[in-house]
Amino acid sequence: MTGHQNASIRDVARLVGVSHQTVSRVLNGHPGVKEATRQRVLGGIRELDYRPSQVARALSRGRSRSLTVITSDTTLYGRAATLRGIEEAARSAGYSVGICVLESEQAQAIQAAIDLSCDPTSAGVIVIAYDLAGVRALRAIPSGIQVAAALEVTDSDDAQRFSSVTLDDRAAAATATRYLLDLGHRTVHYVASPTSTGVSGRTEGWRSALQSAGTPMPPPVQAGWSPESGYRAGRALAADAEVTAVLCANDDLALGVLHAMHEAGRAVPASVSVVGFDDTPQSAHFTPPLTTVRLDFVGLGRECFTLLTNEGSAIASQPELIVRGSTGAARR
Amino acid sequence: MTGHQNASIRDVARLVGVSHQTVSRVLNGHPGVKEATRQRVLGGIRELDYRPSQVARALSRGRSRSLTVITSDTTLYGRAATLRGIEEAARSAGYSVGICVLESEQAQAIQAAIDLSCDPTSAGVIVIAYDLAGVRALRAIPSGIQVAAALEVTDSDDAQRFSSVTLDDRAAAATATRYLLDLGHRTVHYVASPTSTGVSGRTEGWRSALQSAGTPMPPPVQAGWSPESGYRAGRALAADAEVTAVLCANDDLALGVLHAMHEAGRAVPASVSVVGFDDTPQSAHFTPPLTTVRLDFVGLGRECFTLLTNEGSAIASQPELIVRGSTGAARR
DNA sequence: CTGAAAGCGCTTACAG
DNA sequence: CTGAAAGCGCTTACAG
Repeated sequence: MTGHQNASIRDVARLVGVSHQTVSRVLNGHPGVKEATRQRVLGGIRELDYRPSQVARALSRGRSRSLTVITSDTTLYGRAATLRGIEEAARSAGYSVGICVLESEQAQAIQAAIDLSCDPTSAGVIVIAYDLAGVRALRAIPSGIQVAAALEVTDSDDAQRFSSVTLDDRAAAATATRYLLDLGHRTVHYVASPTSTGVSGRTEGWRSALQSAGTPMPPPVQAGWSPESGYRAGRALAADAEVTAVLCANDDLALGVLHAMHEAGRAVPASVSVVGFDDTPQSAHFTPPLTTVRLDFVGLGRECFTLLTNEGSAIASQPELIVRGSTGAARR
Repeated sequence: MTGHQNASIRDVARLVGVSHQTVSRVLNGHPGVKEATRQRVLGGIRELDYRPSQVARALSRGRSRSLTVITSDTTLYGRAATLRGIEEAARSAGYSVGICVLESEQAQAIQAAIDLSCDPTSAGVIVIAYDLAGVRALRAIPSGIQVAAALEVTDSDDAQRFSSVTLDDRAAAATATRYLLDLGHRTVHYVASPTSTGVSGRTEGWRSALQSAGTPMPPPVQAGWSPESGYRAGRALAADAEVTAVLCANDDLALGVLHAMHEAGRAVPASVSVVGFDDTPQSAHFTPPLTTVRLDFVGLGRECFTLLTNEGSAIASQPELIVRGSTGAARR
């Protein structure tokens, strides 16, 4: 049959000669429907190409199987990978996922995102709060809405107030820093990305490793998220002959630093060692291949879903230092 | 007020002493509500922290302001950027966007995605069909569902059957190829990504430029989408001393090729020239910075939204060759 | 095992 | 300018 409008549950009921609630029952796999009538109903569904209205279902049940994730720029690797984990877990549990991106950290943009995302019948919202915009959105979620968050750092107030997960990158940053120190570098410079709440596990880890090694602590170089911004930071670092080891808050930043070093004639790793964070699919193919910290964003995303819905289960794996060609012994 | 469940339109009506339809009217900005009562209603909404149920609204209107985009792996730049364009356009028009990713190109995965995405009351679906999975999903959309697609190539059957947009990268590939030829290269090798339907604008453009130059046409090297797969292709190419110019179907592939060339001691561009496609934010910071074709995926995404809803307007800008350091004159 | 009733929270004509 | 009625397409008790 073709040419008809969207069929409803009543249409198939009429066609098959049962009541619409019987159709509802077979749709929902309720027990206690005679096999014969079940088959007839299934036939009617197929014949009319019936598809249930999720909207009607959600309204009558009072809760829908759909959630929305609030995040900024999904073009950045960490967010994209987290989103991917959420989506995978959601899809396999039969949830649909909405996405709403935060264009800026201004109150107005935050509010607009909230209004678009926080439907009272939604299964909830997951906010990826790796940056200030995300944290502000998280704090602005109206009460009564289920919420789970992926946070940058584990010991913030937000971690107390909301159900949340975080990648423990503090230890990983400390490990990476110590690794560099053990290679004979006098100290390690740090290129930081913007922080969500003033504290960052990566920065803390770097700082504490330096501290416990009794090593001079250079001021972190504040950067953004992009290769471009890493490049700018890298130019400053390249000009300083004292700099022999650089830890970067993500691989994109590291790429920019690599570029700047190369341009300035500072060989990597012969003259400077560079370490990143994330282990993007690209990083193994940088020149030279990047030593970096692998972060399980996909696992983290899955965890978020579990946290929100209590369905499925997942634990993100621990951060891990991946040693490649961009790090080496300090020159004598 | 706090502690209450989600307030409904009737709750605020009761509180303010009007009928629920009056509340509905102010919610929807209908004219013909006395300013005084409008203010009272607004007050009630604020007091109860009322948020409208989109689900109820969609059910009664018969159509919701939400669409879903079907795509594979959003971790790849082209898809992520297209999604971003769609989301931006949608958000500013007050639509919410769902996302459903295609895990594989098998019928079962396609069907699952369709079932999750094609709600009869949805505003429609946008499918990003740059690959086979996408094209199959597009073709499987049930009739009666509004659909728009981002396609790989403009002259396919799908382009006839569905409202769709495409980036005209054929001309750009031809331009890039000619550019390389003009630099004195005897021919240009091509590293291809998987094609959605057997034809690809990029491949065609490359081929036609070679043809009209009367130049020998090497077989394209079939690769995937990832840097890793570009690296494998690059190793083969690097081993062939005849190869002096390589065009790659995307920047990730080009990164892998750069890596392989570097490893094999083939200097870029002194010994081989390499060109990519996409102009990702990373490509300007490769070693050397990559000559590539800039593709306006974000604009394309916006166009998709316009096509689907007839709201907003957008035209993607033309592909453009961006010349950077990875290309140079052929050796003599 | 199956049907008649009521309701989910809105919107859309229709009256007044 | 505002209210009473009906309906969107489902599900959830409640009868039988």
